[in-house]
Parts: sequence; structure tokens; C-alpha cells
Amino acid sequence: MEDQFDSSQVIMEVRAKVAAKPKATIADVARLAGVSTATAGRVLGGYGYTSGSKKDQVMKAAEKLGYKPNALARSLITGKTRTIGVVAGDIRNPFYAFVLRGISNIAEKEGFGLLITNSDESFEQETRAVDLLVEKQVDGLIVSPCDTRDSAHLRALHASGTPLVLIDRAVEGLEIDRVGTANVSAAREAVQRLIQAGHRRIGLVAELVEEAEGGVVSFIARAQAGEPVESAALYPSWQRLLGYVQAHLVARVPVDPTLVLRAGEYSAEAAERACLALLQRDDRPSAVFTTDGTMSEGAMAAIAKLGLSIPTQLSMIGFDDLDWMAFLPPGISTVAQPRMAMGEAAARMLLEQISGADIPPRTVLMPASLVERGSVSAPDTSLR
Amino acid sequence: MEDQFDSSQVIMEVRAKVAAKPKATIADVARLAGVSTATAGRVLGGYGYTSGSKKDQVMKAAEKLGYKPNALARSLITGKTRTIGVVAGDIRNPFYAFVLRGISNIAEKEGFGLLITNSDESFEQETRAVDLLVEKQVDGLIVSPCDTRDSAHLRALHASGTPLVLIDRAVEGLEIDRVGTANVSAAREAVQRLIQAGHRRIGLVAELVEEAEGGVVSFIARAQAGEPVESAALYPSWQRLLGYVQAHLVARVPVDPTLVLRAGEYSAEAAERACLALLQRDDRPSAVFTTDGTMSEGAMAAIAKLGLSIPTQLSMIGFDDLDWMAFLPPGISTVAQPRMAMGEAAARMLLEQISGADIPPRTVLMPASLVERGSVSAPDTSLR
DNA sequence: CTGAAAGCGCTTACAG
DNA sequence: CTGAAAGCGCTTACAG
Repeated sequence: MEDQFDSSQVIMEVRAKVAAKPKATIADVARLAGVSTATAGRVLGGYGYTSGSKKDQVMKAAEKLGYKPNALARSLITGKTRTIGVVAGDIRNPFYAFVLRGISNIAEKEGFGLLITNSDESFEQETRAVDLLVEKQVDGLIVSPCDTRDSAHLRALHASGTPLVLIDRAVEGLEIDRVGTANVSAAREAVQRLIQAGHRRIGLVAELVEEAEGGVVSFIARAQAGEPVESAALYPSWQRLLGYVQAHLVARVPVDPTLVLRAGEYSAEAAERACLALLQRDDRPSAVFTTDGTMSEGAMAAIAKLGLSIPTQLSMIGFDDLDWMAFLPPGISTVAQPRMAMGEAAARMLLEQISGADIPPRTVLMPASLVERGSVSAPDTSLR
Repeated sequence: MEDQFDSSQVIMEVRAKVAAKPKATIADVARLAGVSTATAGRVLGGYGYTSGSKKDQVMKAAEKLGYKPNALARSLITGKTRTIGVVAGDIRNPFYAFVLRGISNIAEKEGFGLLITNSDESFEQETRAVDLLVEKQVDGLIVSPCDTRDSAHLRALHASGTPLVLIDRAVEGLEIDRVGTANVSAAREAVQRLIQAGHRRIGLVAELVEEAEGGVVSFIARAQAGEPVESAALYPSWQRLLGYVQAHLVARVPVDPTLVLRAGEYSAEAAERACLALLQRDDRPSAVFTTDGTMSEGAMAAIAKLGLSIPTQLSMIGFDDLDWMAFLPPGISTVAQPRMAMGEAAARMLLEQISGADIPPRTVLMPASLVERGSVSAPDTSLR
């Protein structure tokens, strides 16, 4: 009777059946089709020549056996896995999520798989991740290096001939394909926009985690003195700080270093704390510029907490076009990086390297666009 | 002279050097160490027994040759790749990004790699993705199925004995490990909270993409009539609609089907359009509940565009705890799914299957929590 | 504890 | 066009 139907028995049966049915191999197909494994391999693998009749026999046999190719065996011979490895900072960060999607778009189109790891911006984790990917024989790697100076593992990787593309950050002296954002000019333009609106005291909320030689104050002094700053291997947040200083320089507006906020750690909470302190000062700035999405979020939280109204009491330009910037009244103007396109560009470059093209190292700096919305107005004159 | 330094030449040299240095294999190490490949394999692979002296010789030789294991060869023999495949909807969606991070946490800890694909909720892409992953011999798959009825490919996959865990959605009659959210109760509690605050006309902004038998109106009618609705294999948005109806039922508040908005497609823009129309009606609801993050975003955009103030003119409860909900004044109350924990749970279950544990199929429904912030108040009485 | 041999599932020259 | 044989880089019984 159906009421007494015991489902656990069914499961056991299924399991047993399963264990008894090993996967079909090319040899099995060849045997059933009455051809050699070489011939079966040729039709199933789509290489070499085979007559129509044999092709049919093999296809029929493969169909009957439910043959599925084993990419491992093929890769072992060809030396290619059609898999690319990616080391991202943290997939939860929309920046990386979009970059990964871009990489995935290209990979999928070319029939490549994507092995993804998170480094959490930890050097040790990044190293482990690269090792894992190398052992799995990925055809190439895209990495967002968390160390822009040393990164011996990446130098070794490149020296060993492994296709490698850097994303978002560069490594000093490692001349290989990379894609990033034109950070200095993007930040400069954003801050120029603020200056042009009449702002003279502009706060900067930035990560600035690694210590540049001499720290922020000395960095600003050098940038202001017009000393050529080697910006290529700088972390993005330092590059954006450079753009901030340059905008002041061009407009002959002095930089007040106390307005440059260093969150010191990469979290919205740290940015919020720093920004909260800044905005409660008597001489608080009339505008703020943030150097990435996470900083923008922290700054916004601080602004909301203080109940400051944008743009009447405070103007703001953010970084990265996060969803809420479009609908949070009055609309937050922001510097939008072409995140997905960056991922696509990186993947294309890597695929070119993999296909063996002998191309000299390229640096692709993608332009970021200033998306103007309603968060910038003339400074509140009652303030000063 | 340094000025005449030609960097292109250096590059060529490096390339040439590279091509000349093939990777060291176990055979190379064995030869240099003066032992058999079996012995070298035993120490390098960490299996079997080896004397201390031989172990040293092998290690030294491996070090000298820069030996790196080839996981492909090992996998071909062991039949295990220590790689798990994931088919997500779209990595850009924070829901999937967090779930993926959860999966990654566990995988990384256990030394597993992660092969990630996007289905874009397209059945064809999902099928292709699964095929790719299977060919690459992943040890198991975690998939968020875009079809909850048919999904023959997933049934076949499971029947073939491949470890498989479903996430977010179930497949009708496919009794395998899965993790999801307790959607019905989560939605019911959120709507109950709204009713308890005094709301009687509550809008629902939902995806509701697949047609349930008879459509929304008939679905609501059946749910209201107390007919037992088989909710397990329903899409999450339909389950959340069910919770919405149940909350009304319990409180003896009639459901007005015209308040149930069907975005019809999975995008914030569609949700915004639908919501905009709803909120401009004379008999607009005094509160809205949205059934996922994307819908919440669209609804928020519509609310902002109309300049409605929350909660005085409109109360709202969202779904998924998105960053902006915390700082957008007055704070948006929302139903928070434990996204990362869901990914971790799915990964753990998959790993158990992979390790061969003979466990009957488990359904893990994780509780979502109502995060109360400032977006709910009593209805604006001037409205009615 | 160690080595010779076989083999995982394919592809690749090499003859015919 | 087709097949026999070798081999990719490992691991696994099997003797010793």
C-alpha cells in the first residue's frame, strides 16, 4: 500500500544503482563502435579526420553510453586547462563583484572556466591562492595584488612564463599587462568640480592604508611642491589623493592636510568614524570627496547620522557608482569606474597572452566618468 | 648609456629564458634524488611511508628544481579534483556575492577550489554551466536552479551520483540537500509587523516571474481560502507572497489583489515602474513590503522620486539587508537573510556528500531576521 | 620502507 | 582516413 511506502529504501536503491554505473570512457565508446580509441577520440574530441560512417558509429555509441569527456585527461596532455584563475580582494565588495562579472563574460564566451579566490587583501592568503591556482594548472591568472612593492610570488610567476594580468593595482617594476583606472585624473576632475562650485575647504575620506614614504603630510607637501611623484605603483587611494592635491594646485587653493582623512583600514565603519569627527569640527569642510565605494558608504553614514542635508549644508562627490547613489535624494554625484569593462579588458588581455600572442606589456588605464547628480552646490556661506 | 637602454630587448630575453625552462616533474625530482618515482611521489604527495633520509633527499631535490605538483595528474588517478562548482544567478547581485563568499570560506578552509559560473537565470546558460563543471570533474556542485519544475539536467546529475546541493530554490520532487530561507514565515512576520502598526492596505512589490497555476489572483484566492499550498518548490517570491497573504489571514485583514505588484522581470527598474504607478493611485497603500533586495531598490527609487517621506507618508519593510538601508534616513527596516551563512551551510553539506557520508537528503531552511529600524510607523490618518 | 610496473582517460606522432 | 603504441604526471597495488 502506498501509505507504507518507505522512501529511505528508494534512496538506498538509487545509491546502489549509481555506484554500479561507472562513467563511460573513450575506450568504452570505441569498443562499442568497433573502432580504435584514436578514431573515437578524433570524433569525440573534434580533432583530426574521420570518415562520415565511422563518425556516425562513434556518435551513436557515445550517445548510448552517455559519454561525457573528461577535461582532466585532455588537459594533462595538451597542457591547457581552459581555466583562468582570479585572485580578488573580496567578492562581496561590488567593485570586485563587477570586475569578476566582466571576466566571467569573456571567459564564458570563450569556453573558459573561472577559478575564483579571495585574498582579503592579505599577502599570505594571496600567496596561498596563487599556489592553489598554479597547482590546478590554470592557463593564466588575473590578480589584484595586495602588495604593490614586493610581491615576489608574482614576479616569480611571471618569470616562469605564466600568463598574468594585474587589475586595479600595479606592482613596482613588474612590467606586465594590467588594467586600472586613471585615478589621478579622475580624482582631480572631481575635486576641480567641487572647487569650481566655490568650495575651498574640501574634505577627503580615503583609505590610505599603506604608509607612503614620510606619510600623508610629506606626500602632500611633495605633491604640492610639484615634485614628480611616481604614481604608477601607488595604491589607488594614494593616486586619488594625488589628484586631489593637483586640483588644488591648479586652482591655487591651498591644501589643508587636516582635511585629509585617513580611515587607516578598509571598512565603511572606519570611514564613518573618521568622517564623523571631521564633520563635527567647527572648521568643517563645505564639501567632501571620497576615494572609493566603501569610503563613500562610510561618509554617507556619517552625514546621515549628523543629519546634514546635501547639498545645502554639505556638498559631496563619491567614488564608484553604487546603487543607492542614484536614488538617495538628491542623488549623489560620483566618479564611476567602468568596473565590468575593466574585468572584460583584463580577461581579453589574458586570453591573448594565453593564445601565445607575443605582445609587449600593456597598461590599460580606463577613464572614470564623473556622474553628475544633485549633491554639489555652492558652499553654504553662512558657514564661514 | 642608460639613456639608450632598450627595454624591448630585455623582454625578449626574458621570454626566451622562460620557454627554455620546462616545469619539473616527479620523475625529475626522483632522478636528482636518486630514488624511484614511487618514493618521490610518496614524500611529495604526503602518502605512504618513507624513511627520513630519503625524505630529505627528495625534499632537497624538489626544492632545487622548484617542483610544483600538478593537481591534474593526481586528480586523474584519484578521481577527486578538490574543486567545487557553483552555478549562481549573477555574481553582481549582493545576494549571490555573499552566498559565494560563504561557500568560499568553507572551501578555502578545506583546501578546495571554486569554479564559479553565472546562469543569469537562463535555463540554457545553467545547463551549459553544469556541463562545463562536470567536464572539469568538479567533486560536487552547488546550484541555484532557475527552473523549479523540470530541471532534468539536475535530476540526471543527481541520479549519476554527483554530489549536489541546491541553494535558494528547490526543484519539485528532487529530494536532495538544499539550503534556503524560511520565506513564508519571514514574509508573514514582516507583514504582521506592518499590520500591527495599524496598516490595512499594504503594497507588495514582488518579482513573481514564473506563472503559478492560475496566476496571482487565483493564487491569492487559494491561499486565502486556507487551501494548503505546496510551497516547498515555489519560487521564493511566491513563497513570500504566501507569507503576505497568511499575515492578512491571521489578522482578518482582507487582501486587495490590486496591491500586489508583479514586476514581472527581475530588475530594479521594473520594480520602480510598478511601484511608481501604485504609489500614485488615489487609494495608494499606507505601507509597502518588498520581496527581495532588487525589488527593495526599485521601490526605494520610486519612493524617492515621488518625494514621499518615510515613515510619515509611507511605511516600508524591505528584504535583504543592503548597505544603504542602514544609513538612508530614517533607516529602512528589513528582512535580513543570513546570506553568507547560507553559502557556508551549503558548502558544508556538499563537502559531507563528497566525503562519502551516507546522509539522507536534508532541507535546511535558515531563519531570516526582521531588522527593525525607522521605516515603520502608524499609517498617516490624513490619507484615508 | 622501496621500487618496477601498470594505469587514470585522453591526445599525438607515426605507419599504413 | 585509421589503428597500434607511446605518453601526459602522477598514484596504486604488488612484491620484496
